[in-house]
Amino acid sequence: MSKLKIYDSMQCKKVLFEPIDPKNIRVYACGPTVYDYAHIGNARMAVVFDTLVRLLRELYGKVTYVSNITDIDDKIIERSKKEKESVLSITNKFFKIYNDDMEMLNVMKPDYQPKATEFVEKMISAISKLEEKKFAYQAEGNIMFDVSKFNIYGSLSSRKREEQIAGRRVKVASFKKNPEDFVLWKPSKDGEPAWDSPWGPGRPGWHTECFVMATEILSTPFDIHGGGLDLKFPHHENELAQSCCYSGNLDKKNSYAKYWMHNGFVTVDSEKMSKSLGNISLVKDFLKLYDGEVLRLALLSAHYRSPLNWSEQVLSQSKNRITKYKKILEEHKNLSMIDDVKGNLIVHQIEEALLDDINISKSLSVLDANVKDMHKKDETEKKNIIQAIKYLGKIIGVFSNGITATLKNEEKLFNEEEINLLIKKRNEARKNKDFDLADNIRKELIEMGIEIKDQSNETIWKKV
RNA sequence: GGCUCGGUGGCAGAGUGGUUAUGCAGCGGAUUGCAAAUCCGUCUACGGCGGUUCGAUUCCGUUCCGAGCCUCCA
Repeated sequence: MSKLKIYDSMQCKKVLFEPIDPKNIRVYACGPTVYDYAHIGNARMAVVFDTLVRLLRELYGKVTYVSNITDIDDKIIERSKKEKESVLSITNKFFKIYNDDMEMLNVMKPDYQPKATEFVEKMISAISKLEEKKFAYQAEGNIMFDVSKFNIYGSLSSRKREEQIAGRRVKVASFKKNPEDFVLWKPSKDGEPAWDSPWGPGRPGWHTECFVMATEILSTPFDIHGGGLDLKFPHHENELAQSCCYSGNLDKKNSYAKYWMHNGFVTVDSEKMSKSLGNISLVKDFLKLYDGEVLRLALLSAHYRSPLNWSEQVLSQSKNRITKYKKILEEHKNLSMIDDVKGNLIVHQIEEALLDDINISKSLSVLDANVKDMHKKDETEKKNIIQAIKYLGKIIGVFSNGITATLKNEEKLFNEEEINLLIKKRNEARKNKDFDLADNIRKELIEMGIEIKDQSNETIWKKV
């Protein structure tokens, strides 16, 4: 049995992960609202939880991973009005873009990717039940969740209601009994998407969808609930409140999800990447400049709970690493490998690091240390190293082949025949010790944007 | 005001009550027609102040600094 330790945001400490059902680990992570291009912050969440799921699959076999898509929301409606484009057309478009971008980052599709609009009926019945149980009240056509009925509200984000400054950033609606009350159902205005309900045509509040979809698809309690740190409060807190009240587990804060995990923010110049600051980087823009794997490794380069400062430097560092390991894999592709990982000490060390709350940096350093003097190793040791690279690569989703295609495509933009001819001429010159000519050809190639390297028996070239 | 999380060498980033993290960059050397790659060697560190201890970067206290949340957010 594995000894995975994860940091549980509810308990605020690292704890041993003990699955509810080891035969099927159930994970839910809050996905994006699809009204704009995926940004690096969206990508970090997707990559972090994809990596977690990959690790859990390695350890336990079956994992059911759910990550939702919010496709009905005020922000989408605003966007729709602004762009004069239907809500459906916007959400379809950005849903597809999100999945395409994530695929480029080697993010495996979740087992379920439910859309909020597919669960409106279920949400209505859940809200009705909350209303019946007196956890909700009506105010100006809205159905509000009554936070005062839930004593342990705030337990996830360790905050007391009375100590908060209400309306610190967002104005508190006047019809709320308590500032923390949140909307379960709101009436739609003319022209806005609406569903029939016992409270008239309207749409669900944001916090209801995740609780309903997680409950419907995974059933409660499930193992891990995740998302970005900014969802901890109020979104996850509100999900928890609804679930506990819905199921009647009023004091059982682990009756919804057994563990909670939150990834840290992506920052720019140490400030949170956010729309209001206008420092958002889009995944699609970086995919034009870097291999998806490079972006992925960059997103994993800091521990998942720490802030990740997004910079050219982190990208070039990741690029170096990707290139280095891909090269090693390429050079040793003829080694006959066995599948069994048992007895491979390097794999064992990597696993130890990953089991400690997914310490990817440490696991990579294990590889680095072994690769350093690889040429001195015998064949068995080399096999172990290659196996370890593949093992780690599989879990963190890098060093795979295929994505290098982007680089290859770039190379096709050049006239290969011409380059090869020049290289041939230069090598002849070198053979004849006509180094002036050889150097001139090198210069010529550099002017074309081509850098050449003489290796033992061939000259290779790449775009600068 | 409340609540979180941080502060490690030029940069990124782990970790540890005593002994090299690791990578990139730098420096010295080997190799090379040159260059690159590679290899060998090597320097730079734990925010401040107290305390516990034989010994603290690590534990405790305190202080300074930074980031985030307190109903838009991944």
